Amino acid sequence: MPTHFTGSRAEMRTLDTFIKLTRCTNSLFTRLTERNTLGDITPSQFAVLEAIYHIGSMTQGEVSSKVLKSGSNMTTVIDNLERDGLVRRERDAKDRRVIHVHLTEAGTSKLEAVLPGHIAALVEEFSILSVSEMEALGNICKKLGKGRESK
Amino acid sequence: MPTHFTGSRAEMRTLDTFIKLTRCTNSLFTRLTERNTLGDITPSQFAVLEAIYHIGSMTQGEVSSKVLKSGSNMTTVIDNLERDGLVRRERDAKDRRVIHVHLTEAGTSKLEAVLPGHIAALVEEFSILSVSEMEALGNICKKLGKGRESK
DNA sequence: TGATAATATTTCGACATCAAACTATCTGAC
DNA sequence: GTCAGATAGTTTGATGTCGAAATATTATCA
Repeated sequence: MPTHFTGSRAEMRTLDTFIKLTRCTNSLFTRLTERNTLGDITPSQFAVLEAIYHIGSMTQGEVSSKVLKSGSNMTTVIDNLERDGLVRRERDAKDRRVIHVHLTEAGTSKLEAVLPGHIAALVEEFSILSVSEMEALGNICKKLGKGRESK
Repeated sequence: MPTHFTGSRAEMRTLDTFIKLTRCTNSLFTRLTERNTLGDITPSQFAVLEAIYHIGSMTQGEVSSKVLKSGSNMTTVIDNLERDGLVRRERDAKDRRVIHVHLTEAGTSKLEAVLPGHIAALVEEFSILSVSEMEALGNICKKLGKGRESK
């Protein structure tokens, strides 16, 4: 199933693992998308709403780093959310460079309408794994995600 | 580190695992991008070149499904690759709906120039895991990627 | 104070991505 | 043979994504 690459044993092992990891997340996200649990908001929009919902109002820059997206990108995503009335921008009174992003009523209810189904879909997708497999996956991902130099 | 969500134990465990998986692949891909091992081609372009390089000339639709991207997307990616002379389109003589995509000389050398560094970067990133961890990760991902209904 | 550095966001250009509508071509049933 | 439906790609429109350069504002410090 992997590639037709021929290399050292370590290279083969790494490529094989990498491809399985990539395919796994790809098809997992595809299946989640197909379930359409998010309704008419996009995954990015969901991520932003969800972050603000759980953490509270944040600076636009804080939202970017929470959601692991670039700042320039966050501008457009929040533009669209604001256009749809789901969030509200507010200039900081003291430091007028920063913008605070708040959920509106509509944003809160939109998220609350969507969140349970999303979580249920996740639980269902992951139910193919045993508890110990989930723990192992979590631990290995944590290690791999952290990387070498992040001491 | 996960979210502030409060739910059943199964929900918490699932969310925690999901977030670790997502963060892991996110930061892994970010680090790979920062290494800039692909030079001036994009990840999508690399994926297409790599697929054709290893599997051989393919129909545009076959490339789409290999790379797990939509057909409409593949049109533009291959447009850009063709513009840069890395790939060549060729109508099928018998079935004129079909387009075969071939690597050009330039495409082959571009890929061969870039592939070793890419693999080396992968090996380095994954070297933080032990062999048995890589195997466990691969197996769990295979299971999770396959999903419930794909018997 | 006033020049310079730092920070937060926006703008711009290029690419990616998908769904839906469309074109061209082929196949099969009649 | 012809026409309906299937199939391969393309186009279009909306969103997302990044990096680099621009803008606006605030902080620093000589």
